[in-house]
Amino acid sequence: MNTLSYGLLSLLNRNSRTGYELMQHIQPFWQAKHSQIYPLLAQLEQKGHVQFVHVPQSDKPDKKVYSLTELGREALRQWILKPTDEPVTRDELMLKVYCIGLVDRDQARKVIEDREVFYRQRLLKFEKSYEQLQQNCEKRLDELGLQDPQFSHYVLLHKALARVKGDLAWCDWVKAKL
Amino acid sequence: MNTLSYGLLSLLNRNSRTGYELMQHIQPFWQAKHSQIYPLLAQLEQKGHVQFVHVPQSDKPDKKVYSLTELGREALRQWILKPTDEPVTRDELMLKVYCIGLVDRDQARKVIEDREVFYRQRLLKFEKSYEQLQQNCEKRLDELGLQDPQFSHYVLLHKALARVKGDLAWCDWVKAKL
DNA sequence: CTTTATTATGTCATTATTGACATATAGATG
DNA sequence: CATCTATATGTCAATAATGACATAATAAAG
Repeated sequence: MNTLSYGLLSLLNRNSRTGYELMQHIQPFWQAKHSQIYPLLAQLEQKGHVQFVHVPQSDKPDKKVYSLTELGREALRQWILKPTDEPVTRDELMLKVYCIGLVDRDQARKVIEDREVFYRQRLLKFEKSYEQLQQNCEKRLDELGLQDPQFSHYVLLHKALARVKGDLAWCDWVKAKL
Repeated sequence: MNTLSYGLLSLLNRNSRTGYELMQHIQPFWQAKHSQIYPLLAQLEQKGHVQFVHVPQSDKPDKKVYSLTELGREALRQWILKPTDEPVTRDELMLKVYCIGLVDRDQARKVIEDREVFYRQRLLKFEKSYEQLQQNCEKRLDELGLQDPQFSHYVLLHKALARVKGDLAWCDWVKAKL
């Protein structure tokens, strides 16, 4: 079973979700299209790691709400203890920087600024969900710790936020040099 | 032509290199195995974007040193001006965090610490090459700017270093909470 | 009134990427 | 003396991931 499949189980450990929701929530740490996720969910269902219930909706298309089974939870426990794969990053912008001297200053600056716009949108999105979460989680940390159902979400958002702030700082720094 | 192919051309714009060297130098921003890079270089050679010369070696296996052609350089100029793909990250550790509550504190801490070891090795590697580069580049920035052959390398290492420092800080922060 | 965006699911051909195999030399470790 | 690591190239089957297509309801924008 591949990493993304475990990732889907991992999200389902916190909440039951639809395939569509899983795709949205896994995004910051593992980008995948729905065309990859739906077949994997079908596989996981066949193996008995997840279950689903049809939820008819009148205003929107019907959905399938998936939840983790005990078998799936046991698979997760074993997965956590296995060695963790190294993180993969693939960033076209960085590859462009290697030859940025081929274009003039204004064009080079625009390449960086376009990415800055992207990072700023991400920052806004993360900041919104982070702030309430932070206050709640820090308060309850002493009592609940790892068992707090929001703890992992808080820890992950912290990472995503720090990452994107660092990326934006780099954009500023390099623009000043161009 | 795919992004990695342009990335290889981009590296070759700075220096002529072997496929093996390209694989090593592109690593921080685009992880790829030699089994992907060698076929792409063969394609690029057929299209006339790169050339190579055989360099016999007695102590090590013979190598092929690739260099960028004028056609390849022109392809790069057009590539830079096209919209840049969003960066892709795939991090198994983050997916594990979603269900870290399934194991006990010590096991959870070990998962983070293993990644910390990996980050620390990266930090050492980047720091070594960065420091001399920084002094040289900052001095020459006023005179040469983008045209400094080491400028892009400096800017990229700055990014890689900042990234890994942030990642290490997160490891510390989250370990204190576990 | 048409187009676009969001929610929601799915399939399938194509492309990208990996892992295993293969070969070869030198130096280090055990 | 055997094994491991690094350098250096290459092929190919298997897997992972994308992009295009398909369907369908609602709401908003032009």
